[in-house]
Amino acid sequence: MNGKAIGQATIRDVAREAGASVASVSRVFNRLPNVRPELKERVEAAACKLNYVPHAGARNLSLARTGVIGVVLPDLHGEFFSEILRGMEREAAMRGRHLLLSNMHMGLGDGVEALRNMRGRVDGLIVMAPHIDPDLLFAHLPASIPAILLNGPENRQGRPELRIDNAAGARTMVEHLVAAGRRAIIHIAGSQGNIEAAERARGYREAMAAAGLVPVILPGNFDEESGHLAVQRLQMQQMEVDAIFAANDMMAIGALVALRDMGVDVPGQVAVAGFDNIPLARLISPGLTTMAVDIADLGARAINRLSAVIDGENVPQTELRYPSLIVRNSTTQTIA
Amino acid sequence: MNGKAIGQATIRDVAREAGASVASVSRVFNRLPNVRPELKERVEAAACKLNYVPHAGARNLSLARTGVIGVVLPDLHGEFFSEILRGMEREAAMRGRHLLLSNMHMGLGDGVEALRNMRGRVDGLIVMAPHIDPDLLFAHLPASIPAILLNGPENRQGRPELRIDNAAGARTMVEHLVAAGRRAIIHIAGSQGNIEAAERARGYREAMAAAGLVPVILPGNFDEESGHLAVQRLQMQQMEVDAIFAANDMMAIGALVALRDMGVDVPGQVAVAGFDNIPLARLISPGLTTMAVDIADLGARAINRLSAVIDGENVPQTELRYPSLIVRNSTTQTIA
DNA sequence: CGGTTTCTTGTAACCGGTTACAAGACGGAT
DNA sequence: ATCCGTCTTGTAACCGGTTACAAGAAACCG
Repeated sequence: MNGKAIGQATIRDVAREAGASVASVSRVFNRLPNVRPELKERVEAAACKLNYVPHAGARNLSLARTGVIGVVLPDLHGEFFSEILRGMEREAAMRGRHLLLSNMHMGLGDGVEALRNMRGRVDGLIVMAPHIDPDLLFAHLPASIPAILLNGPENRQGRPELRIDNAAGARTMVEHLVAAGRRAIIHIAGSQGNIEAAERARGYREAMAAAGLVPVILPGNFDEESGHLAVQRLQMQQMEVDAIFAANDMMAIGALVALRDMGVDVPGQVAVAGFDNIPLARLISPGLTTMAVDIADLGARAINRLSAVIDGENVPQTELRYPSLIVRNSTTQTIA
Repeated sequence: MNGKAIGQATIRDVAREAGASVASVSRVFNRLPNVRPELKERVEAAACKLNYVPHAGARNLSLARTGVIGVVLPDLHGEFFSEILRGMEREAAMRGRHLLLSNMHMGLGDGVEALRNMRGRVDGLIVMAPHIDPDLLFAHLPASIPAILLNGPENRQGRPELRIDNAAGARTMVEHLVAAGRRAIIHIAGSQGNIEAAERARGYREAMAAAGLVPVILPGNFDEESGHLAVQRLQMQQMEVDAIFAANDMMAIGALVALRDMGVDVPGQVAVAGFDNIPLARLISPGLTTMAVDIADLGARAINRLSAVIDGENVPQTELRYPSLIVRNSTTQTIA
């Protein structure tokens, strides 16, 4: 046992042990072809003996390339969060990249700071910040670091963006409800200031107007409880309702439970619809009609496009993904 | 406009622009006190003019510290995945650390390789690999990289581990059922070879023995269908049953649905209990009695302990978290 | 056998930060 | 004025890899 117990072996240690140069060791580890087999073996033996593992950080610095993609997400819950990460992770793994997580539970100032801190840590960023103006956010980000915007408002910095067409989805849902004979369709909105919530509300308003119906929007904040509360409010105000379209599934489920608790038949008396198609939507009873967004696919595409940008390819600035209507029992029984 | 449009400014550029040395610029950016205010201002002005952002990778290399924690998870779905990451992310953010994700959808060989690749990229690892022998996994990992094992079998490498006390949870549940007057309590086990499934079955057997009851264990594999099948098997064999304790909620729900389909009253004739407290458990009817694991807390503690290890503190090798009993309607009606 | 090509190998500079150490500037005490 | 201590500042080595370039060895040619 020689000394050097503390600290990992470096490439120079291996070179010394193998009686070779660092360049050769580097070549062996990078599988370059121009190394004599005999030397290669000696290097491998030395590396094995010293239990050498290359230091990724040092490699990244000299290559100016980390193989890491930074993912900046808002304070997400449940299925959406896990699915989008699943999609991203799978795609990233396929390309030999890793994901660096960074939640954005902060204001603009800290947010910008957090993004800048990513320099030298990641090759690119995927930013999802539905409550922050991307122009302000990107303005302070070095232009040299690739970034794509996920589900945000349009940006004027020329950054590529990938977005679900929330308004179109909401219109589709309203059309479905109208086709099912519903007229008094009320909307439970998502969080104030959230761009997706705003877009879904816009689609709802447009489709209601197109159908000659009067829109009614109750506030909500995307969680189950706010769906519950909205229904209680409806009851207190004795409003006429034959359909509830919540801006996401969790609120729809909250509404569903509230209606069940007060003995209202779904879909007999009131149809309920959500948005997102979380797995739970299929499992509860009645099954929840919703707009399905292939979230994992969205995540995978984000990685895909960012990789293209990182590799210097040209990508179109905006890509829209359309959600699709999933009809289940919560809206199926047509009113006479 | 001078040249240098390509590439970010480095600390040397800033030093030149400010007419100072790199050491001073470094001191300013690290908020060291011993810099004359006038010079500090000059450096800040220069940095601002060049739009300088420090390169984290370079900093990490020279500090031998990345501020990143690697999280290696199996191919998880839904709530468990998102909750554990939420807990980790919150705790990590509080400590100024980031999370590097790496899914473990691979065999042992690739797994070891993936872990070794983390050297120089992370300060430590949190590894959750319920299907892989941690001794084999850690044997090839440099001892110098801190790692803690999450919800795995015990390891003999002296690595710290953090685990849910599944056996204790199962005992608690059996005690609850016994206290409710149940005697013929059968257990539906989780997947073969899964350590958590084995531990829950062990707890069940121990508690049954302690109560002087005879244990009956049916095979299952954690999904809804296997709960269904287990109940059908019980019916075919005409076994006497007044309670079913499934190793997780999904199987309990499968059992619940099967019982309902065959007209058995729950909890009147048979009580049903699960494990995990998934969101669905609260929403179905009757509400499912289950053992709740605070998953986010588990994640936070993992980060916590790993941070302690990284900072060179001593931590106990094993820490257990106890799940808590959540009583709902599926077990509440006591038998006469 | 000299000259040219091809292949292997090593030296040293570089990536972009941090920091030990030395040197210079300044102030106070004698 | 001299000496000493304190504070500020700069130089250069270092973290652990990659790689341009040069040099040496081997092979091939006329």
